[in-house]
Amino acid sequence: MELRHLRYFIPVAEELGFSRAAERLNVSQPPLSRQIRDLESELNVKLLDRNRHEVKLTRVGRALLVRARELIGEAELLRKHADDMEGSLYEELVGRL
Amino acid sequence: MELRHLRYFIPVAEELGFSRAAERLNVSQPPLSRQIRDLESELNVKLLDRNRHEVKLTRVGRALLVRARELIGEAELLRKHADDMEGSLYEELVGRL
DNA sequence: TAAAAATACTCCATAGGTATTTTAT
DNA sequence: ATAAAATACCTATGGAGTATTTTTA
Repeated sequence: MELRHLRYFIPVAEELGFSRAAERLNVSQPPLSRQIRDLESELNVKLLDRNRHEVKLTRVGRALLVRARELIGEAELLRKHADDMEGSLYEELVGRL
Repeated sequence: MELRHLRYFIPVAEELGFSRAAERLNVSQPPLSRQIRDLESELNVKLLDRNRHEVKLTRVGRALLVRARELIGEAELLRKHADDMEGSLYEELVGRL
């Protein structure tokens, strides 16, 4: 599992549709579908119900959506944290580690 | 940034060495070095001091190590959560979403 | 020197694209 | 008939390996 899988899953879960989500993500629909399948098969759960022409979240899918958002949020915080420290970086140059 | 970058960074930060970390990760040293470089350049921070033949964590590196561990821990929890729900999955089959 | 990291390639797995088919309304 | 997902196939980016060089105690 990589962050990409979660970044892809979130729009699909929100739009309840691969085509709309693919548009939002600026990727094409087939690779997106595959990434979601890969995620499902790696976690060994069904995240989406593709049965009756509309896409629905399964119970597991709903639960994992929450977790996925948290994780992606944490990842963004990590990035931001790195940026913040970059500002006060002169100590590094002075050797004050 | 992908989880792989963090999974790779953690052993490097713990072992304070690319070769030892590569061994632990069962990858070879050059690709590992490259992934860490990629992470540094994407976050635009220096995580490691490779100056005097030993590898040292920078201040930013130490801070991000904590965050990286948290994130990887969260990712593992997400997996575990998926597994747990898989156990009580019969509701899905019954259609009780 | 002897160790570990960096460089320089090579290779290949897979992320991503295009075209088409299937499915369900 | 149409709209969206699945399937099939192709391409190409970049992850990973091997060999070698550089660096610095």
